[in-house]
Amino acid sequence: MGTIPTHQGNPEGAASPRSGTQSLERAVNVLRAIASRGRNGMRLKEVAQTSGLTISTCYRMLQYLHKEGLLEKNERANKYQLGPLLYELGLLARPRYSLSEICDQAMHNLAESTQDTIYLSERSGLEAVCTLRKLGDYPIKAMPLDVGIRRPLGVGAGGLAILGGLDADESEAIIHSIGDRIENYGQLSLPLLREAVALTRERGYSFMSGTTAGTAAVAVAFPKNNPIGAISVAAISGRMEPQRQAEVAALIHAEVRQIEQTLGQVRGIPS
Amino acid sequence: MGTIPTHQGNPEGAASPRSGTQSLERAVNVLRAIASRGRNGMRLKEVAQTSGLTISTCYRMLQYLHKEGLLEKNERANKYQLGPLLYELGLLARPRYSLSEICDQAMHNLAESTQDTIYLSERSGLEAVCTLRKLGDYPIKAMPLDVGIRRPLGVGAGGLAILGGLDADESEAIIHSIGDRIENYGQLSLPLLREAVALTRERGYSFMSGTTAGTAAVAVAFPKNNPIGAISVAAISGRMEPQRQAEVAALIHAEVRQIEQTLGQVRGIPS
DNA sequence: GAGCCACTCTCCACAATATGGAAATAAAAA
DNA sequence: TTTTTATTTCCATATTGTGGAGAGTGGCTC
Repeated sequence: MGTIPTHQGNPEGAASPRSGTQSLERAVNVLRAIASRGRNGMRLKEVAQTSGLTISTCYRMLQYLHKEGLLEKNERANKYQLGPLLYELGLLARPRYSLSEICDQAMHNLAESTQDTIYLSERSGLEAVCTLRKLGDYPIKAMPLDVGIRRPLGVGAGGLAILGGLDADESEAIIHSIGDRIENYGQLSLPLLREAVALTRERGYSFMSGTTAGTAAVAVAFPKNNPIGAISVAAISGRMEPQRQAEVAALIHAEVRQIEQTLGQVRGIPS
Repeated sequence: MGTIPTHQGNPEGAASPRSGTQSLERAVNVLRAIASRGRNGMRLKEVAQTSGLTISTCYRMLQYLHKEGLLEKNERANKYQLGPLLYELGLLARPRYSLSEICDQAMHNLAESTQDTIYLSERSGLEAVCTLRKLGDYPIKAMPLDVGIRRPLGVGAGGLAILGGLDADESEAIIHSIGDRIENYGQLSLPLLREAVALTRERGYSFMSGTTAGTAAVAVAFPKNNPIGAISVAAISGRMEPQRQAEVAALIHAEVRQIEQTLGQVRGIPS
């Protein structure tokens, strides 16, 4: 648009509330963006496009984040990915009772009974983070998600299940605020997403296919209201016909019931 | 000094090179400072003192970092510690071949043979990070370090061993640049540290006591030149008389030899 | 190998942003 | 209670982050 350029990165004109931390905010968003690509890494230009910042600004930031070890740089491909300092800081930030620990056995069981790939997704604000993965025995594996990858809630079966478990107004607010991001994933769109959420509510489990071409997944969120996580089973599309979807969902439900009990006991432990 | 106040936070007057990332730099330093306290957390005022920033600046930063989930806040004690977003990002940043994995067995062996607490320290710039811990059977445990905690190289036996393995000039440069931080740890001082480094070189292992009162530790760094990590054995001071120091050092050396071989093989794996 | 295109890096004038002092509020200690 | 110490809010100021323009670099096609 032909307006006079301004530093105010707020195209909505909604007089930004003067946070005092703009540059930090931008950096954190960049880190999250890079995290959404998993181990693939992102190039300078991609980062700029995704974050909406100018290339100069990103360049400066990436350079510094790299120097500090927050990012790692693949010099050959000029790609940046999360770096060793984040790993080290993560060691200290590990929660005392992690969902991964609680869900480990259940997911192991599911990997055995379904032979497919099992994921644990945890909610983190407007996104879902994959925090654990178990591989089944089936020779053709659906394995698109790295552990640690983060995507908007509603992209992927796990996030969709979580979205379906939230209050209608919260869920709608989230869908609204991630609207512009979901078009980057498969052939997803806002109307489709709303429909999928409704269907998820109705059935008590989510189904999603094609976020990664040729794969499909079924997921169940927990606890029932205001879920914090979801377990999903992913396979090649051919192994996820409607009938099997329901079967798999039942298997997950059974395990999730156990997990919900454990969660109930853990609650109230002093931090 | 009665000079006119200036924003330039560079008291040396050494015309700062205009990084373009001052605020980010400050935030990362704050995160590292908080990480150096392990799971204890830090209060606003402490953060300000440690980082040398004003309270207002820290207040704004901590507030935002908390909101983002990079920090967690203990509302009761007003203490901040590393938060869930760091844990999540850390999942993705986990290196393919981690030292922890490579050293796991060796440390297990040492925990059995010495009955004491075994630590793995990895070098990260000017600091050493504890990335793995194994507990021995001895009923009185020396367990002051959380996994993930970071301290300047030279504080603690692990960091001291690494320092001793570096080239004399690099080691001296590091000692120089962390000089003002080490006085926070035990009764350490620059002259004492230099002496300890010299002794470490001579003996091939480091010994340090009193960083945490009543405990002592012995460590060996690897690989021999330009070490990237160290394994240390920590116990109550009474179990670390000179003779046992040497015995324990020999035990660690034996394990470290194995690890160095593995490291040699791993080298050259494409990233 | 020459020419093109896309991406990465450098530089710098500008004003938007982070800054830190001071004062108000809250919470401990005496 | 009063005193002390820590946290939070506010705001004028100049430092700092910003982004445009252009030079460098490397990977293509022809």
